[in-house]
Amino acid sequence: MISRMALEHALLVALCEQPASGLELTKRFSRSIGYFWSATHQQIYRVLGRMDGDGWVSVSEVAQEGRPDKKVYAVTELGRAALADWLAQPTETQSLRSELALKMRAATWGDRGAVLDVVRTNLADHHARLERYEQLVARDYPDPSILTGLELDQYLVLHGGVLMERTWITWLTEYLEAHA
Amino acid sequence: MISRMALEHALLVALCEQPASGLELTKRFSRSIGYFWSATHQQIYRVLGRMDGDGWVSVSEVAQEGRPDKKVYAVTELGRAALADWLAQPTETQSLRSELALKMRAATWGDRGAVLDVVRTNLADHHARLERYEQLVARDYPDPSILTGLELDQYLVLHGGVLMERTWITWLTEYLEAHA
DNA sequence: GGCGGTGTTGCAACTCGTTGCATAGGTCGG
DNA sequence: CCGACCTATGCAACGAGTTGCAACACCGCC
Repeated sequence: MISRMALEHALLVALCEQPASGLELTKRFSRSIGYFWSATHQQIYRVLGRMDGDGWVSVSEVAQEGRPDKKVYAVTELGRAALADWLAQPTETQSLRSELALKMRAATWGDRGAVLDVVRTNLADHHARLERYEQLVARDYPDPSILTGLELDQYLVLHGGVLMERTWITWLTEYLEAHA
Repeated sequence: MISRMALEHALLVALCEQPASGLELTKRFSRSIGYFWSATHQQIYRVLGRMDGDGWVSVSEVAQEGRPDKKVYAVTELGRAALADWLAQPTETQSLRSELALKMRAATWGDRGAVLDVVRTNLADHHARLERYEQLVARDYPDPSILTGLELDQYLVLHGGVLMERTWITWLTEYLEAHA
């Protein structure tokens, strides 16, 4: 088994960048890190519990004003070692696994107009994402050439998201034009 | 639930194009359809059994020379209806879910050289895939402008794979150059 | 005739992630 | 104070995919 249990590692990365509670992690996963790794709060809570059991993170209860207490998790030395170990292991190149591509290929066997509608909806979605990513780049990384270390990596990954969204837009637009 | 149980539908698509046995489907899924939807033979057999139970496919035992018998599956009218129904339903745009992107972002917390090696390995893999896809395009769809129907869809999806691989190559190359 | 290799099918256990629901503390408006 | 709503955490059941293993048939080789 080369690469399972990746959510653990995604959480380690997030907690290395900034210790947080389960809910804060959930919110962060629906933003920056979530752009290439999503997770629900239930899954996050479960995995945090397991990571605590494994000694990868330490927990501290934090009282808050006007809200319930929260548990803030921080990465331990053991967790950092696990992360470093995982980073050095190979990652298999995964295939696309795209339901939309499947539908595009299958359109002959159903209502093509309906499939085109599905494609249009997805295209609009990718346009929205691209715009969001580009705004983030403009706001947080106005001059990429000066970046180093963590910030550089964050920028490069975000930029990869931009490239991917542009490709989706190109692809889906071609499909729609071919069936116009 | 909008879009689960997609392997059923991937199999329906494959069987619409050509009836086949479990093993033939497995091979096909490691080729053309597998470029954007992968599955192991165990999963395929299990799902075929379920689809048979649901009346989506019919089975016929076929004797072979020099080999064990095989069960050839074909899509029934009920299966075609299920496929058409699924085609018309919306498909959520999924996020990337890329382990490699996670490692690129996390390189600060481990051995950067090791991460760069992982990236290089993946880059070589994407180069190989791109070459394979382009060979397929050149061999099977030398003149895309004349295609229609099923063949056009097949070409467009394969071409999308080409676009995706090129994007990965661009992305990973940028990452490596930024850390050169 | 036994032995290994390949084709073909399949079961069982496990992991991962989602969905639905539950609990408990707190704020705010009527 | 009651109800609606938000924050924060969590359980249980399920769906889906992977991994490991196994059974059986048929081939060719020694």
